[in-house]
Amino acid sequence: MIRISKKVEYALMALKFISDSDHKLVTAREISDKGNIPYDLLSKILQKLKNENILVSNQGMNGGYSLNKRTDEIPLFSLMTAIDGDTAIAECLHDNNDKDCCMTDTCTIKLPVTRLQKELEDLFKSKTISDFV
Amino acid sequence: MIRISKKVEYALMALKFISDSDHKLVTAREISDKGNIPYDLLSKILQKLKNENILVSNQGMNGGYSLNKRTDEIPLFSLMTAIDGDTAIAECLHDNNDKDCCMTDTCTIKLPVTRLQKELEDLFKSKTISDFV
DNA sequence: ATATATAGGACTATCTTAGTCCAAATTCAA
DNA sequence: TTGAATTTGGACTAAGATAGTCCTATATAT
Repeated sequence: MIRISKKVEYALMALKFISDSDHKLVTAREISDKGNIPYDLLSKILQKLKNENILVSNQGMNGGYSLNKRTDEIPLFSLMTAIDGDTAIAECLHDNNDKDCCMTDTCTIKLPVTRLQKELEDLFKSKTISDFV
Repeated sequence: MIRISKKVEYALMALKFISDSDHKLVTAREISDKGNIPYDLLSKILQKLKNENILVSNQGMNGGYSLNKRTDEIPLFSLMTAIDGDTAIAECLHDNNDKDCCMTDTCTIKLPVTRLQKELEDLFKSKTISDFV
């Protein structure tokens, strides 16, 4: 089953919310309340987006988050890797594959799966957050 | 993290193996041995492919599996749904969504996510097993 | 009969994802 | 300078999905 994680869904909802409150700082609490998103989980997600420079944050009272880029400058792919780490559609395609994959010799489908991986990546790179807000 | 399941990988390897042994029946045991695939797990997978009329099977001694269609007549999408069941990239897009999804009101991204889902499906439908053998 | 197959239910183990809890650190403002 | 509101971030738990195993039944060629 191929799916985007709930965290990415939450991230999209959060980015839409932030994008809609043009340039005013919004807090994790606000987004959580309005969007019915578990607060603690959302906090982690926003932190990751901040660490990837998708958001900027202000700590302390009256703090909050705001966008650091235009939504059309944020590829969906960046969001996904920011939140879920590097994506590989098949186990054998991970960076450290050669060590771990005991099937290096017998795996007959590596090449075409790699091609598919590339096409999926391209699809996710071609979408930006502006497609979701 | 978006990924195809190990079962689908195994299925692709099995189909390649069967396709390569042109028209001779091949047994689950053979495929398992040659491909380093857990026998019991593989058996289940082959059964599912048979139930979807992707393979035909002969029980009993000298039995085994063979292809029921040309590889270019089997979309990757069919394989995936045969093995992993219906795919929806986001939880809220499942068939029984309206009942279960408590966010029907607050979910702000359903439409664009649905569009993305469609595009992914189209991609998987456009690929056939012939791309993997 | 018996060995070799598929068929399939039930179970377990392992991994991933989702979610929670707690304790800082930061900042504004009274 | 205290306190409330906020982000930061580590550690943990719960729930669910995936992968894998075990066992028994059924079919069939020889």
